[in-house]
Amino acid sequence: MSRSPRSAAARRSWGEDDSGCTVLHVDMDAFFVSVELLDHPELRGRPVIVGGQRRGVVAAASYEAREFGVHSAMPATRARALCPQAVVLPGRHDRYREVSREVMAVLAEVTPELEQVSIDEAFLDVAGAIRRMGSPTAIARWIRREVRRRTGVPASVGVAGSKHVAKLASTHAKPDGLLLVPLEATVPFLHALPVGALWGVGEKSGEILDRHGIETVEQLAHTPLPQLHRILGVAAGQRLHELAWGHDERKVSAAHTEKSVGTESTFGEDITDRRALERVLLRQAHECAARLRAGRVFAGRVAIKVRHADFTTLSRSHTLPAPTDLAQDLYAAGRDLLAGVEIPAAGVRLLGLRAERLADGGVGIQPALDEDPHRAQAERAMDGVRARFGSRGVLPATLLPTGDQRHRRSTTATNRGDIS
DNA sequence: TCTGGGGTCCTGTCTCCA
DNA sequence: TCTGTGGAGACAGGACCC
Repeated sequence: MSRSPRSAAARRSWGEDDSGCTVLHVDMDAFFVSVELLDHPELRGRPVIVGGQRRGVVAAASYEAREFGVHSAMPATRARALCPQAVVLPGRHDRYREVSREVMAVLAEVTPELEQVSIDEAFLDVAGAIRRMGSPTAIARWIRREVRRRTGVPASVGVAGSKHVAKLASTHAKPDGLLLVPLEATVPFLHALPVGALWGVGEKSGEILDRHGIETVEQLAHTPLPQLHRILGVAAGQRLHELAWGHDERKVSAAHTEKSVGTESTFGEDITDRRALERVLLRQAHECAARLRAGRVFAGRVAIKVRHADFTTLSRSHTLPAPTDLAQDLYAAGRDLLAGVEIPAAGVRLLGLRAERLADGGVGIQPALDEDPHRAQAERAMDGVRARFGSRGVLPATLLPTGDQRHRRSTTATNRGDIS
């Protein structure tokens, strides 16, 4: 679901020589919408938007909806104003994950050198598969055919000599296409793009570069490095300059270690009651702790994020005296951090909790001296109950809904199934 | 227009300590 | 004992990605 700007000039054949182009980037087209169309074929040809409930933003838009100017990350109200006739679906992430697993299973048949980047995209290094399956372009065609045949969703593939260029190639292959960027075409291809296409140039850096008259990758490539350092900082300036000349040494890596886990909630209405915020933190602490234990890792730091009604966002973090995978520890640290934050009269619209500095549970982890073994046992027992009965199978007493909340939740759940 | 959720990385500032 | 300095680590915030 790339949001990078595209260039019409880059959507052309750049040559047929795929020797040395062993990096493939597979990107599913409007993935959430494609999955919804599998289950709701009657919606084909109509503008469809996934996500964008109440305060939300658009998670995916069909190409018919995009013709009205709707795109992902757009506020829901804006999307509905642009395309009032669109079918808006709430999003079913379990279903998307299921189709994603099927797609990744197809890719895994090509090579174990497979790096899943997100739910709908992955890099492959096919150097080891060429003798068995043919040239990189032939492998890309096989992937597109097999993904479509076995899952029913379309995939675009970029073929290049590096991850960065392969990613840009798949973006320009959409929808439902394949684009090869031969090694000798790498620099001309990159230099045909707007600077915003580069990985790492978003809204802010795009504005800064624009103010300095740098609008294209080619202009950035010819900007003296010391000037880029001044404009963007040393690290970003260096990285973008290298990418602009096609230098990207990152390898496709199947191994991935998480550095943090967290969760955040935007409320339907802004909250002014500190006790209510603490209850949210407690639920989030249990969610994070369960994920830590599932991944067999311990957190060394806890951070909270508070967004005010006026969108002012602040964060607070605290290094724990000892690493933990227990909700009570995460909650205690989060609650202390929240205690140091003033709750504005207009209220808080978002609260988040994140467990950071994750370390392997096997080595060097000392339980806190005051750790209560019964507490740890109780939380691990909760994991077992959740595994059998779902995430709401067991909750701390303070999180049990009142009669009124139970009613509201069931009402919301019913509405969630509607198609508006 | 009015802005989700999960995550990573970088930078600037402050404090502590040698 | 006081002062200056530089490195390391903690923390806060921002930008970016999908």
